[in-house]
Amino acid sequence: MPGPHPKGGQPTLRDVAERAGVSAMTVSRALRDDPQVLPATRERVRAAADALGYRPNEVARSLRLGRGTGLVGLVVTNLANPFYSRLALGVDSVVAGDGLKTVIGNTGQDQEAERELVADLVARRVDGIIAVPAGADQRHLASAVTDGVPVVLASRPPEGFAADCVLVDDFGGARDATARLLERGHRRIGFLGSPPAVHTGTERLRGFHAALAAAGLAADARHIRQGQTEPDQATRAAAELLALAEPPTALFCSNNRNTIGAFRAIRAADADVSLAGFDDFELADALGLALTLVAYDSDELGRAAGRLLLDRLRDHGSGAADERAEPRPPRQIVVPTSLVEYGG
Amino acid sequence: MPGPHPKGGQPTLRDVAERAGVSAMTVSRALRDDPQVLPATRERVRAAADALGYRPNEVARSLRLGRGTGLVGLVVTNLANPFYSRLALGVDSVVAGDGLKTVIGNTGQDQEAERELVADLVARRVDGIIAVPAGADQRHLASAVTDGVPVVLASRPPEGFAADCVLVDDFGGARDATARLLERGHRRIGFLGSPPAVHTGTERLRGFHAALAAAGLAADARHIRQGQTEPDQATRAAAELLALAEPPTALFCSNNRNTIGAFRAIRAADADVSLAGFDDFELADALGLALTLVAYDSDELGRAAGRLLLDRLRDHGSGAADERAEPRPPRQIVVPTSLVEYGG
DNA sequence: CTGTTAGCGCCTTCAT
DNA sequence: ATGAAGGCGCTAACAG
Repeated sequence: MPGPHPKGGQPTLRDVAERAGVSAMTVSRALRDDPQVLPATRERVRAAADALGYRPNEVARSLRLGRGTGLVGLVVTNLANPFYSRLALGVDSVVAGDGLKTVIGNTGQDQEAERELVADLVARRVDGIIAVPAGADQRHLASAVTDGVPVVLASRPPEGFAADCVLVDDFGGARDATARLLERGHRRIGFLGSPPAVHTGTERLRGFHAALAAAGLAADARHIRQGQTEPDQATRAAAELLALAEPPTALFCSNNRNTIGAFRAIRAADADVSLAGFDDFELADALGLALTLVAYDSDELGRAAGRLLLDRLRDHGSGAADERAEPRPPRQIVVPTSLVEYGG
Repeated sequence: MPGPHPKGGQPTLRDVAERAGVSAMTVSRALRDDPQVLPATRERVRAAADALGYRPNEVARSLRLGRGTGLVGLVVTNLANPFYSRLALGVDSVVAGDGLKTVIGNTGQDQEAERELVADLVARRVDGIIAVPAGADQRHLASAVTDGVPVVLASRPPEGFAADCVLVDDFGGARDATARLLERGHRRIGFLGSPPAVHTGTERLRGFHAALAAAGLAADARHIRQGQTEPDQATRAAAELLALAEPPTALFCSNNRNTIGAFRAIRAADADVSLAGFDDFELADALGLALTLVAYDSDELGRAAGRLLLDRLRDHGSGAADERAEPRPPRQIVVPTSLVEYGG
């Protein structure tokens, strides 16, 4: 048990130095295994540090070294959504390998909150930011880049500035799932999706349309409902579609929230309607309903984003701070999707 | 668009001061709305700061002020578990109100990783730590407290040191759910739970035993399986119980991972076995199986933990750093549970 | 009202 | 192999 320290705070380099009978500098060197320190001295210093329970103050370290805090900012809209918590886990698992910690900021879809959050992360000197921006306006992210903080986007491409990003094959996945419904003979297919402002939502809608077009069909505008972000909204929207005079015989949902909502509507109406959706989710196999889902590795999305960021950070570190080396061009990684069939 | 800054880094107080034709001190004051600054000066400073895109360096600020970084460390074992992501959200929603950010550390059940993480958070001078420790050894948390970093435990009580904590009524919830099964006439009830080292697991097992004892029954040791942390492990364990010569007619599971695993086993065996479990979860109502769940507000768990921490931080702030005021005694909050029945 | 001095804890540079 | 000086960016405390 380390004894109490002078001022009630944590012990500093100087406290250790005093106890070991050396200068602060020697302690600093010894603790970082500087080979120039005499082994005997190093041991004495180590002993003193242990006795005091000394840990270098990372805040002071960051300030002195001038190179960030070893923190990665992660900006998401809703951590309660498994998609985002998976993403967070993926990011953390990769960056932790380089001794970085993840600071999670939850914005709750609020644009202004997101702006504030990003500014704050920059002010806190995070080493980099991984973001899933809520809206179309990404100027706050652009200015983070200008300020020298690398940004990686996940699941949405950068708008109006250059940045690495990791995307899901939204278009292809939606197209394939829709095509699967068409193969089964469906001709009136409804669409339930997130608000049009969300990139993934519009891409998935495009994929939906593309599949119909490829089959020589056009979507019926009355069968398209966008704007649902929570299952109960989706349930209502789906119920409305099912109540139409000519209801769709199948539904495609652009994310797990909508799929779950639609499932409940179908179950409640006891309707004979096929269901497909983007995003796999736990217990999808146990619903007693045939279900076609677009699956992808959401951990991998986070891991890939983490790797892109780490690469950028390495560039930052090695290359001179000046404009000596060309910045490497932005990279874009697309995570593939696959169709999964769950039995009914 | 802010112009580029002298050294390629972000602009500092001095850059702003130069541009505004005042001293660094005046900038510092003006930007913090110190009333002593002449309005005209303040405006000039603000304009200069805006032009440069200046943001105070929070790292330097923290070092100078000596009072933490405005970060709260959150230590959990598995963010992918909805329970923990909810908790995280609850914590964040509360501490964000005080301008604090949440740093999430995921330990993946690894004790050593947890030790390292906590030490690192302390070294980073987080203002406080909220933890769901993985194991029984909590000395690393105790020493964080010794180092002056308040710790709040969530879902497990402190062992061997004093700290605030928020608990779920593990004992009562498990007892009530088990009692419900007994009311329905079950006499051979199996138990599936997490490893015995986990506090919640043992408390819930105690509740299970208590309900049996209250009915004048004793548990059959062969019907108790602890150690499953993931659904597929639980599925295997449940399948083994169902295959016994005298299988249980009902199962009680100590968390959502085990409940989901048991559900699959029951479904696969098409067995006539009643199921109850701790933790509510999405789609529990859609499984086509009667299900009794112990529900509680996991967001609230996080919010309560956040509030306890904020209270401590306020004490820290107001009270002198010395031993002038008695530290307030540790508080313990118990979040109530309720039984939810899902239809079959 | 504004400026100067000093130092938070650490590490780079230059002595010794 | 070790120590002394200086400063990262900011702000309390004390001038003026």
